Amino acid sequence: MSDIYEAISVPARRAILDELHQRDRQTLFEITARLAMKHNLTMSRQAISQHLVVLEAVGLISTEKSGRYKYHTLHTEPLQEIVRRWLSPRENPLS
Amino acid sequence: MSDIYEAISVPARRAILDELHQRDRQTLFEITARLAMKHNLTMSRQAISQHLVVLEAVGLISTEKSGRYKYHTLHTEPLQEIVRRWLSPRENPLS
DNA sequence: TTGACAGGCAAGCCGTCACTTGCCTATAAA
DNA sequence: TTTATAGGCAAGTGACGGCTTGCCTGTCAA
Repeated sequence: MSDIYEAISVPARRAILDELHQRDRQTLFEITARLAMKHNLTMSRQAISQHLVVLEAVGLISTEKSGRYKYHTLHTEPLQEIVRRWLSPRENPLS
Repeated sequence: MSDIYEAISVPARRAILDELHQRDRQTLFEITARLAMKHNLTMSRQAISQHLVVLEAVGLISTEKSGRYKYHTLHTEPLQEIVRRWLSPRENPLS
């Protein structure tokens, strides 16, 4: 359905990535609370849950269930496509 | 209005960046023709023109008028924000 | 076993935006 | 001075997607 580019095109989803970049393995509720606190981003739990689905679908986060908790972890590898695609060799760590 | 992330979220705009990455200083007509040829992307001239406006607004391309021609040039520097923001120091050429 | 808590499913609303279409401006060649 | 060429402006349409709302499932503690 969607790709990395669409995934990171929404400010709310970038904020989620920022949040997970600071602290990994967070639950939906933790993410929701911390976004409201530190990023001044007040959204319904459902909205954020749907964003997490999108981010996982494109491989930017992975999830791990444990009891009634579901932990989310950041994965930035997919972003390297952008680097590989347009950045010159000098500024491209992958070449 | 829009930012780099929205700018590259549209396949047609990424194709334009790819095209300018291969060959710089192209006019609107050249870009339109080459997208149709090599990228199998047939769109109206107007559509592509509007995409170019967006790309220029976020600094991903610059333009230079000469007579009745307007040349477009790629600038990838804005994309480095993505690298700086989420990629770890080891895979980050800017740190 | 009942209630609180973490999360998911599904439908609906609404705004944004990509794309088209029609017409206009400006440069350059015939 | 026409006519073709390169590009821009503006309005309209249609669809996709972000967000909300309401309800449901599953896990754990009291």
